[in-house]
Amino acid sequence: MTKHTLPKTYDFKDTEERIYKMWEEDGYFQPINDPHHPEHDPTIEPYVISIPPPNVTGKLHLGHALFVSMEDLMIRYHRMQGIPTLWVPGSDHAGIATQLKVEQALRKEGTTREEIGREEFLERTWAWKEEYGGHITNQIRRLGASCDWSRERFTLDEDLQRAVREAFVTLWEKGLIYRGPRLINWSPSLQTAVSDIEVEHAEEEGTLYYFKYMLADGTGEYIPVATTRPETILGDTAVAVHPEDERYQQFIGKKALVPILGREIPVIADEYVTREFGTGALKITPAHDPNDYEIGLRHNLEMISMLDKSAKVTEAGGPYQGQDRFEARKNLWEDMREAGLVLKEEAYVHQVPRAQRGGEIIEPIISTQWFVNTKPLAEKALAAVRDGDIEIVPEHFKKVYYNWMENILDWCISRQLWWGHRIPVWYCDDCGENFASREDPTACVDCQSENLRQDPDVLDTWFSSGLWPFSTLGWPEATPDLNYFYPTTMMETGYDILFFWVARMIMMGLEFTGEVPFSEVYLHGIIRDEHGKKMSKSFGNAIDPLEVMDELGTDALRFTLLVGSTPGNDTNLSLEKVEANRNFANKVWNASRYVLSALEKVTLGGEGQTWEKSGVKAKRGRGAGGEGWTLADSWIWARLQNLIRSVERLFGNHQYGEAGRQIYAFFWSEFADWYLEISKGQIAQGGDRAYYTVETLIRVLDMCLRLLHPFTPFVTEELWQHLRAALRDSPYAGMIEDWPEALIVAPWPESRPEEGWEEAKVEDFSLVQEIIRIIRNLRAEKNVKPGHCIPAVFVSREYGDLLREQRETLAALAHLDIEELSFHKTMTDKPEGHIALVAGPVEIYLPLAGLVDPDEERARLKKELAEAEGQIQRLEGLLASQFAEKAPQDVVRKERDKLAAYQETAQTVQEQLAMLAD
RNA sequence: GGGCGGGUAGCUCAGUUGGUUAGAGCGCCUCCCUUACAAGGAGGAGGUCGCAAGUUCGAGUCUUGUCCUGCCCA
Repeated sequence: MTKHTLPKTYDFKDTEERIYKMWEEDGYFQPINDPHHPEHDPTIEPYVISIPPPNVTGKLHLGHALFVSMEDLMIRYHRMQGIPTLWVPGSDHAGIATQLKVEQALRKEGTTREEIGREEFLERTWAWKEEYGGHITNQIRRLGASCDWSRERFTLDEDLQRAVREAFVTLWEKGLIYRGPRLINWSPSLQTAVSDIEVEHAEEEGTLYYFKYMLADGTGEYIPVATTRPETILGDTAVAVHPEDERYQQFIGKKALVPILGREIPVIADEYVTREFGTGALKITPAHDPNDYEIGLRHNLEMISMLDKSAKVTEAGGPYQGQDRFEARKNLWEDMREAGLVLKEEAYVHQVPRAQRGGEIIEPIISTQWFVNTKPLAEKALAAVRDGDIEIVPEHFKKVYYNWMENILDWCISRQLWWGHRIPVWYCDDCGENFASREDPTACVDCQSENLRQDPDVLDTWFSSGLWPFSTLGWPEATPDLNYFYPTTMMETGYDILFFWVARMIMMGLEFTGEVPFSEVYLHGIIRDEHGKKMSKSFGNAIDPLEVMDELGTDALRFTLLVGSTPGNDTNLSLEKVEANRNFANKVWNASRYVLSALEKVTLGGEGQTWEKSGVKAKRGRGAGGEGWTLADSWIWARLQNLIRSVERLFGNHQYGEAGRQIYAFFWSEFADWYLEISKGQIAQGGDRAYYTVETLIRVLDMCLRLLHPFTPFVTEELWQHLRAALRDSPYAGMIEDWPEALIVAPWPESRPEEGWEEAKVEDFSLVQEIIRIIRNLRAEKNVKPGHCIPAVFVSREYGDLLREQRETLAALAHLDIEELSFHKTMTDKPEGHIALVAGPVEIYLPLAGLVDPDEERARLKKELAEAEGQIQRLEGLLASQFAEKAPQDVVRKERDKLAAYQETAQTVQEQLAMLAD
């Protein structure tokens, strides 16, 4: 055992916590060029993300895991570029969710919030927050999130409360906040209003009830009406028909009688009515249906609230008063049946409004609430995206955004909850004045009375979330953080909260700071199960990220989420995928182990003993295509540089998943599968060749670890630390002179233009790969044991020298006997008793004829010939067409080269067939 | 009803300036515990890129139509 030996498999359990602690304690999560520092340079542009604050009640789910992975990748990438980088963490007080948790606890104790009172309830909730609030943030740490915890915020922190007050009062002063009775969405069980976007409409099986609306004139005539909610008949204040509907025109202007109650209501005409639907006549309940509400306003109809805040029938419902909405539906319908008013019932699929939280059926009722007049805010928010001040990725969400902003409705911001930002409005009991105030007032602004009551409601949680990008930085104070880090750079979040949150942050940011809150919006999709089903506890297909991290490691989960997602699209996740990426982490681990052991070998050779002899060192050119570099060296270097360029371009386009896939492919299929294997032979040669080979291994590995670090931070940091430590004690110590202490701040690989030699080297190496592949292929087909090294004859006019140079590589990777290789420019007499293979311009003869029967061989060659001839035909056709004139020259040249190669192959194969026939 | 996605290998998905032989992972078949890795290695089978037109020398990629499917809004 030597000192830098690693265990055989990557043990993430032993690594993650230790590495995270190191990062955090050494201060890497805090931005460089901190504005509180005396040497701060305000001209350097920082990269800033505000975390989408998770609910303080939350337990980590895959949605969190995705956004944390994504944002951490963005942050790490920019940090490695040397940019001052700030990721502000925090959590959201989540009014409804948190209040429900505490109420649940109270219920267990046999009490309720009403019993203990508002003050004690809030104390209890704070206590609950103190105890459990850290859970979610600790779980976010486990994901490797490199956010600056010293700047952590909570939406109910004192300074954020100040921000909310400032925002509210500012809107108040601008006349953009009003209070009044409106039809709003009411949650009967939560006993609070919710906003329009917190209501989801789903198609559900229901019944369409047909009944008679008797006319009041006693003629016995009636208008047939259909409804899905018969109980609301109790609140009907009109019957509407289409003005041009011949069936009902005669009734317009007459009175109808509300069933059972006998109230007289008008028959009105409104174009909103669809003649084809139901009976073509509509009952109007303005106080309990949004469309009816609009009609009610148009026709000045009476608004009768027939359901109270518990969704029980009010006194307006006469005999049904006190009954629950569904109970009343049943009873009223029965009574109507007895009264002969029922026509029929039909099964019917209709839209049912349900609370986004809890799934309860929402009841539209008339209630006095606070609203924000959003139109003026939306105009600026629209312009910001239209003018390109904010970019949205993927782009098609711009349209969704425009569509919503253009049709925006006023925002109901009051909630009848206790946990949250209390509305800063006070009512004077003496003079009746009401006013908003930044500070808690002691006296009425008008009459100086001290009999003040604060409005009991709190604000919608999204109101405070809308301020998040600037409130977390100190707004409304002009703090150093706000001055330097605002506007932020990137808002990364799920498309499902584009309206809830992103849109509101833009509106509020523009309104309060005069600037866009961020310049880019990156929207990710939803995580679904492996077959695209939404994950849910009740369905049993939910994957718990904490369990996944326990079993397969954080890096594996992160890599899976990052590589499996494309912007704006949903991601299907399965444990199999995570497993595959756990394997990748292990691959990186083992390849690194190999590099370390190679380093060890060279080092152990003793100084001066191994690599200063042959003089290659002095000759090794600076360009990787030059002297002193083997073909494999040049090839892997060219491929690496190509990868770096590609990753750079993809990151620039937010194609993080594709970038990850490319790094994965390079690392596994090129570096590990080919270069590592070839390096074994090169190292075995000793001397300078060994020295430089190990140097190349180190450089490529180092670059790969850097490229991978934003994806899989733990395993890469751990390996890099080992690599760095090993290099320090080695003849390569000079290489690490400019390496920092930790990978997390190591410079991002710089992408450089090609130097001109790359294409030729890559082509040559591809030929070597192709030759090795066909030999391996034949060996596998003929069941030649891997340990059995066989002789080989290579014939190629053009590539003879190249192949001779590559003899070690060919021998090692194709399991050939290096003592028994021969290379020829031409060969008139084909060797007897050999199987012939063709790789473009190269013929290979292997002495395996004894293993096969000539018929099989003939069949194989014929197949090969047919394939080549097919291609020749295709290419000849192509090149004879207009393609040759109209396509770009280099594209045409490529095709010509291909044709030549196939012709060569075909000819060689034909010769071989002819021989077989002898 | 309006808007926006998706339909590519058995499964889950990549494929961003259109370049002519469409990729990956998993699964499947054959062989191999070779001194970085069996969480591995070598080889293999498997796709007329939903369908139909069009633009183009050239279409998985652009246009139009059409079918299926998901989501958002009303």
